[in-house]
Amino acid sequence: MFKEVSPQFTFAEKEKQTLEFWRENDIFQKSMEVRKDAPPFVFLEGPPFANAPPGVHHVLARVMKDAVCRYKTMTGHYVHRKAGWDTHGLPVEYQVEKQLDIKNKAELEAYGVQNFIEKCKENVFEYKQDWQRMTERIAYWVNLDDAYITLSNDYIESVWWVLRQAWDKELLYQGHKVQPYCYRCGTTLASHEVALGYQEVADPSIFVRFPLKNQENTYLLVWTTTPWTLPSNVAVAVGEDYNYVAVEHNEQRLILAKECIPSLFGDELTSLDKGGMGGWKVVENYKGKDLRNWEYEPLFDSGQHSEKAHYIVTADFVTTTEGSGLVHIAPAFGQDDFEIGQKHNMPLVQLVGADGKFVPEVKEPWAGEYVKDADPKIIENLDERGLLFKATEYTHQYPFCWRCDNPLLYYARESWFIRTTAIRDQMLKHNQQINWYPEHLKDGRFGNWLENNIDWGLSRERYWGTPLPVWVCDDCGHQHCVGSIAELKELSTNVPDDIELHRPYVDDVVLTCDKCSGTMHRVQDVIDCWFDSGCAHTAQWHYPFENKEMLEQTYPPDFISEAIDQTRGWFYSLLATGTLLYDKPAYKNCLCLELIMGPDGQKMSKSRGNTVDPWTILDKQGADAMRWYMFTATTPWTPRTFKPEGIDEALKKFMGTLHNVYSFFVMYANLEQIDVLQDAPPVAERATVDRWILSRLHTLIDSVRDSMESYHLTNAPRAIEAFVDDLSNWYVRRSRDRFWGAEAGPDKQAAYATLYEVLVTVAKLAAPFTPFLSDELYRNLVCSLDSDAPPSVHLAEYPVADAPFKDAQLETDMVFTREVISMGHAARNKSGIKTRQPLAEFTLGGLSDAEKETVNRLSELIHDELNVKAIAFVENLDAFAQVTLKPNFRTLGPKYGKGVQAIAKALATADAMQLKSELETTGSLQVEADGETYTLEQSDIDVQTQNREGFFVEVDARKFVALSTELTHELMLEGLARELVNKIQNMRKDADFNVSDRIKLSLETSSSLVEEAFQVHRDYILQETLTTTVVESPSGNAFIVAQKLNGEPATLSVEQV
RNA sequence: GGGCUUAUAGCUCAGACGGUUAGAGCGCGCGCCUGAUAAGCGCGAGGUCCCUGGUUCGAUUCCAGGUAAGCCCA
Repeated sequence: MFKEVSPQFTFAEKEKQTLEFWRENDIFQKSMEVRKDAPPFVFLEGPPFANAPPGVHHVLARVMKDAVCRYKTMTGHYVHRKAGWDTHGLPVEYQVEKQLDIKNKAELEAYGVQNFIEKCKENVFEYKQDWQRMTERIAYWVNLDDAYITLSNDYIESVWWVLRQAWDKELLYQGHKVQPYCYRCGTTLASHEVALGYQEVADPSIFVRFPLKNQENTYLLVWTTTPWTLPSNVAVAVGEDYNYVAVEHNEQRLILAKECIPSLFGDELTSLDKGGMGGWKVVENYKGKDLRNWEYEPLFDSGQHSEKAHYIVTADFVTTTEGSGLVHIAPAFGQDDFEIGQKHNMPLVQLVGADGKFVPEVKEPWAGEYVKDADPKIIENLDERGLLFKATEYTHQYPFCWRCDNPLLYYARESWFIRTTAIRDQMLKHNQQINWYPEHLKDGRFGNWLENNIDWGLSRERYWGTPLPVWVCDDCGHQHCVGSIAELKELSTNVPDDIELHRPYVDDVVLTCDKCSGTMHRVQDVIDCWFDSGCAHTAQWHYPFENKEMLEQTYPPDFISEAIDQTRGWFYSLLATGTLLYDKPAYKNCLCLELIMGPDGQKMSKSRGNTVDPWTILDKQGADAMRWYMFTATTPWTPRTFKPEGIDEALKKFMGTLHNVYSFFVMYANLEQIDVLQDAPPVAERATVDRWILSRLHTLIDSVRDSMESYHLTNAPRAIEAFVDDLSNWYVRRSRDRFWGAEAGPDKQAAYATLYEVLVTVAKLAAPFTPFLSDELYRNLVCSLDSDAPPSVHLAEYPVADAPFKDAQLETDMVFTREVISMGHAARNKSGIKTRQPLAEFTLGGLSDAEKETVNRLSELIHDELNVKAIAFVENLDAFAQVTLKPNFRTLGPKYGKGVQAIAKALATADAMQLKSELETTGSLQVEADGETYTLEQSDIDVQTQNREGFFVEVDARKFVALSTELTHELMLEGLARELVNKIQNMRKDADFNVSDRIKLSLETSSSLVEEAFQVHRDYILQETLTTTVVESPSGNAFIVAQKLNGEPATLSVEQV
C-alpha cells in the first residue's frame, strides 16, 4: 500500500516536512558518503558576502549550482562542494564606517584600527543566519559546516604563499602609476571596481588661452574638462600630423586644430558677425610637428622644479573630434599624461593631496579646498585674467566610487602590481580549454578582456583585507615577501604564537634585514579582495600547508557558476592565479548567469523598489516552484524579468500536473489493491499506449542526460515538462478506464506497471530540479514497497535509457495520430455534435500509404477518442476539399534554380486535379513554363488542400478529415446511454459519494427513446456507475434530480447501497 | 567612444543547414468535457520574425550598415 495522498495540501508545507526528513536522516551527508569511492566531480563555490541578506539573484545562482551537483551525484560522482564566505574588502569597511559614523581615514585611525577590524569581523557575518536558512530552504546542498572563509589565518596564509610564488617569479612589483583613486576611501581602485561606478555627469568644459612666449598676443587654445588639474599643467600636446592654424579673432591670434574651427567658431562667429563684433580669419597654417617645443607662459605658479616644462610636445592620443586639438598635460592626473611626462622627463607636479584637496602650499585662493569645489574658482580666476575663451558643460561617463559614490580622481600613486601581462599568453591559451556557457564568452567578452590585459593593481591603502606580506628595510630599502607563518616566525623575534594575519597585528611584526641587519617594517597596504577569492582553488584547502594530495585531485575544478559581472572579477582572478601557480586553466566548465530584472523590466535595486524578497515566494509557492521557474523560464545566460506570476505557472503546469498523475495513481492503486511489482507483463506484451509512453520516457532520459552533460539546464527540465504533459493529457487520459473499473488481468496490470515505472523514473529525472516533489514521489512509490531501496531519491541512480524500449516509429506514429485526432475534434466542434454522441464514420483523405498504415495501427485510439464507429479513407479529395499543387522549393531549387518561379506560376494556373492524376499514374509530370519543359517528380510536388465550404471537415496543409453526422436510431440510443452515465456520475459527485460506493438507481421518464436506451445499454450503464440495483422508485434518502438528456426529460435518483 | 549580447504574437519564450501556410505556454474571446480538479480539451482573434541595403530563383534566417535594449570596457 502507498501512503494516501491528501487532496488538501500546499507544496510549501510538504517541502518543510521533506526538509525535516533530510535533516533527521542526514540525507545530504549520505549522498556524499555513498559516493565516497566514485570518481570525483569538483565544484568550486564562488564565495558570497554574508553582510547583506540574500536576494533572488542568489537563489538563481544557487539552484543552478545545486542542479549540476545533484545530477553529478546521481550519475555516480563524488561531488566536492565546499561552501565559502568572502569577507575582506572595501564594501565591508564602508558599511562599518557608516555604522560608526566615520568619515575619513583620520577618524578611523582615531577610533583605532584594532577596534575597527573587530567590527568588520562582526559585520561580515551579520546575515550568515539568513544565508544558511535560505540555502537550506531552497535545497542548495553545499557543505556549510566545512566552509572556507577568506579571513581565516589558514586562508590568508595560503594567499601569502601564492603571493610569494609571484614574488619568486618576479611577478610582484611596486610601481608608480596613475590610477583611479577615491580620496574618501583613501585608496586606489582596481579596474573592475571602477567599472561598477560609471555615471553620466556634466563636468565643466573650458577652452583656455595659453599665452605663447616670444609671440605677442598669440595664444594656444587648450581644452580641458578638469580645470582643477590646470595648476599642475606642465605641457601641451598636439597631434604630429594634424593641421593647425592661427586664427585672428578679436585682435588676438589663437592656435588650434584646423578641424576644430567649425565647432569652436562656426555658429558663434556668425552671430558675432551679425552683431558687428568682427569675424575671424585664418592667418597661418602649421603641421602639428611644426609646433613642437614652442614654449608658453605657465598659467599658475606651480612651484620650483628643475626639469624643463611648459612647452608643446606631440602625442598620438590627441584627437580633433572634440576640443581644440591641443591637450593640456598634467602627468600626475592621467595615464596618458603620466607617460608623456616620463618620456620627456617632465616634472611630476602634484598640487593635490591624498585627501583630494589642494595642498596648503598652493598660493591661490583654492588652497585646502576639495578639487571639484575649486573648479568654479579656477574658471573665474582665468576669466578675470582674460584667459578664458569659452566655458560650457560637457556630459560624459565619469567613474565614481562604487561604494561611497564620490567622484574618482585619476591620480599618480605608488602601489603594488602583479605582472599579469607576463602570463597573458598562457591565460589566453588556457582560456581555450575552458567550456564556456554560453560559448561566445570564450572568444567574446572574456577573451577580449584577456587580450587587453594590464597588470593587476593589487594593493589597497586600507585596513580590512589580507595584508600584503612585504617587509621593507628602514635602512637599506631591501624588500622581502613572506610566504608563510613559519617563515614570519623565523625572520622575526616579536611574533606572537597565535598571530592573527590581519592589521594591525601583522603591522607590529618587525623583521631583521638580512642585507644590513636593519629593521624591516611591513608596507601598509592590504590586497585587493578579488585576489583572495581568486585563490579559492588553492586556499580553500590551506594548500600547500595541508591537503597536498587533495589539491592534486581537485585542480582544476570541474565546474563554477557565477553571474556575468564576474567576467572581470572572479572568472578572471581564478584564471590569473591558476595560470601563475600551475600554468593550467583554473576551471573546466563555467556556467555564466545573467542578471535578474525586477517585474518592471528594470534592473532590480532597492532604490527602484522593485526587489522581490525570495521568502514571499518560498513561503507561499515553495522552493520547487521557484527552482522550476528559474530553470525553465529562460536560459540562465539570458537576462530575465522576474515575474512572480511565472512561478504560479510552473506550479500549475509542471508540479500540479505531475502531482495529479501521482495522486491519481496512488488513489486507484490503493483502491484496487494492485501490487505493481507483481505480475507485470513484459513490455512487448503491453498495450500500444504503454509501449508508447515507455518509448517516450527512454527517449526523454537520453535527451535529459545529453542536455545536462552540456550544462543546458533549461532544455532538460523543459523536456521533462513536455513529457509530463504527454503523460497526463494523453497516456492517462487514454488509459483511464484501464485503471479503474476494468477487470483484473494482464492489461490492467500492464497499465499500473507502466505508470508506476514512468512516475518513478520521472521523479528521478526531475530530482536535480525539484528535489522536494521528486523525493516525495520516490519515497512513497519506491520506499513504501521496498525497504531495501535507498531512502531518498537523492541517493538513487539517475535513470539510464534502455535502447530496446525506444521505438521511434511508434513515437512518430503517435504524433501523427494525435494530429489526426486533433483535427477530428475540430471537425466535431464545427458540427456542434458533442463527443458523447457516437458517430458512424470518420473519413480521412490526402494520406500516403505509410500514413494510412499508421492510422490503422492506432485506429483504436481514434475510435475511442473521437467516439466514431468506423474509419474510412478516400482517394478523391475533390468532394471535400480544394486541391492545389505547390512546388517543393527545397528539392526544385537546387535542380532548376531560376526556373522555380516559372514552375510555381504554371502549377498555380493549371488544373490541379488533372495534373495530380497525371502525376499519380505516370509518376512524374512535364510542366511547360516560359518556353522550357521541366520534369517534376512526385517528391517535387506538395499537394495542398483548402477547406471547401459546407462540410464538417478540417484540413491542414496536406490532409483533411470529415465526419458523417447522420444519426441512426442505434447511434442515438448509444448517445443517450452515455448521456445517462454522465448525468449519474455527476449526481454521485454532487451527492458526495465515495468513488467506490455502490448505488441503487431509479429512472423515471416519459421518453420512449430514453427508456429504450436504458434497456439496450443497461449493462454498460450499471457497470460504469457502480449500480447494483435498479429500483422502481426512489426511497426517501435518495438524491433525486430531474434531467434533460439530449432534450429528452428524465428523472434520476441515486442512493448508496 | 569601443567590445559583447539580444531584438519573433499583448506577455514569457521556442524555431528554421535559406524554401513561399513561423510555433508553444500564459493572457483574451467563444464553446466543450469532467469521479485526475492548484485540472483538461477544442476553436478563434493576435506577427512588417527591429529597420535599410546587399547576395540569391527565393531572406524572418546569410552579409553589411543602422536603430533600440542590456552588460562590459574607456
